[in-house]
Amino acid sequence: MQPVRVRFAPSPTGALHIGGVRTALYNYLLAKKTNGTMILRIEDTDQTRFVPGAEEYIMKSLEWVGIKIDEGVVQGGPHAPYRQSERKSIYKQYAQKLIDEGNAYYAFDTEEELEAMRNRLKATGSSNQQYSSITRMMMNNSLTLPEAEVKRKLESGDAYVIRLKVPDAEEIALTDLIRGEVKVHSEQIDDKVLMKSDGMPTYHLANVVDDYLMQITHVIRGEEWLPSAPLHVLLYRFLGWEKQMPQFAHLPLLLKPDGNGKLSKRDADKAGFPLFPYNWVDPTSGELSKGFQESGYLPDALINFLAFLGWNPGTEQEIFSMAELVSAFTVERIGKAGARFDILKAQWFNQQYLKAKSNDELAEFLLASLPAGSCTKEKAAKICGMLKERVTFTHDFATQAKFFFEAPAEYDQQVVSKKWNNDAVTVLTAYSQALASIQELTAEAAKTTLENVTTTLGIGSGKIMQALRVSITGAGSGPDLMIAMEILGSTEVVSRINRALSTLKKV
RNA sequence: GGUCCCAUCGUCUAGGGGUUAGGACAUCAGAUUUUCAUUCUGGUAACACGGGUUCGAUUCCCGUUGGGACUACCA
Repeated sequence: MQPVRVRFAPSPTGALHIGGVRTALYNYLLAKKTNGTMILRIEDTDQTRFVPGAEEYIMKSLEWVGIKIDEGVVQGGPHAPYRQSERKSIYKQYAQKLIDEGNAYYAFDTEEELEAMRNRLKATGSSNQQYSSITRMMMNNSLTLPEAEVKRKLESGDAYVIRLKVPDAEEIALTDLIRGEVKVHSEQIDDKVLMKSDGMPTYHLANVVDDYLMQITHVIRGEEWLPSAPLHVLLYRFLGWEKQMPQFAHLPLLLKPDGNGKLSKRDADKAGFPLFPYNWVDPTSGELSKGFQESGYLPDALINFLAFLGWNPGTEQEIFSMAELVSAFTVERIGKAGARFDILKAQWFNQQYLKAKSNDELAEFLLASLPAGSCTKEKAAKICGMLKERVTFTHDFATQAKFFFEAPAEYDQQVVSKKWNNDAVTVLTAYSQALASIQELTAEAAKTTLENVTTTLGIGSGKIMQALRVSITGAGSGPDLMIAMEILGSTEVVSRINRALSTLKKV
């Protein structure tokens, strides 16, 4: 396949939604697969929705998940600038060309007039309340107003927009790589605003112009754009760029985990899972959106999970590195139906990726949660090695390793009431004495010593294991106790057992 | 309401005119284990419905139903 030029074109209006990450991922995979170019274009033509920090957030997020940008705001490139607000002057000439050739017109209608028009149509029971080939002749625009009047308005600085003059009876067809041929009658397309009254283009004009100028070969975007794709085709045609028109691929949507509808932050909050790469605090509302990073997810696991939401390799392989995804990816294998977002599956991937990491890598997660210098890297690696089979999130190391760094402040009452009995006290008393004489406690020594004690006393070791565990860790469950004791060392183990014996004796 | 898109286990999906409809997550049971977890083994579980086409449809076509997206001077 020829090298493609694809773009991810987010709007900096807030945190980057996970669906956006998947869109970026599919673009990226196709780019890498074909040795092509991945472009990041910031679509900030709506100045009223600009949110400070959003653009940086988007770039940081893409970087975290491993999506590298070839051309963009910070990387630069042959088609700079890559921020649409900085390309403002470019769009005007194309709008002008459309006007000159009779494919667009000036419209002076106020918001109230537009509202009144819609209400009027609604009242008559019209199924279509759009600014269209029928309604445009009843409005204030350069099609209905005398030429002199239009000229006067333009010169006196009256507010105006430029609208596309959609042909009135024509079938517009486009080929979507995922859905095949899609046809829409031009009657259904309204006379979309191309240039807003503030002089900025709308998405429709800007994206077509930029995709053409930036020589984009494939437009891979969410399905929510499918209804306006015919409009874009029209624009390519009127601008004389039909031959250079990119190929379209409209991705299936990410759906709520239960019920129906597009996945939203509300659903994620309700179900208690993140929906954004990093935590994001909305600068105006102060509202927090939880991030995958802070929630303990690994970027590779997230990517693997996301890749499989709407795409599959057709084999039974489940675990894919980014490089493997690149070589396995094809647009043909993208599905058509929306995919429910199942966080449990994401957790499973995370667990798989965590387990596959080396103890040294894992140690970093534990060390990060500890005061500097409180634990050696070797010790942390050893602890993580023991813990890695029982961990789902990166922060699980810290919580599960807690007892290594602090003696239990309290004991699990359930375990105590069930397992703390005379046998346990007898064995633990003898065991602690036996351990006290051991200098270098190994897991092996801890085990044989315990066996010696229990056989001598004639008490099954199984009966007191829980009591031993609770005395050392405070909890009824956890990792291999003998190895844990080795890491803790005999002095600490003995002191913990003795402490438990003195505080729990009465129970 | 209108337009467009979509439809295989609870979820993500493979498959495709004749299959015991496959895998993964989740779930259930058993085994292993010093507990919990891991791991292993096994089980439950799906072609939305109705018409065609055909010797034969889950697969192809049409319709119904259901769901979704869009319907702004937002992207």
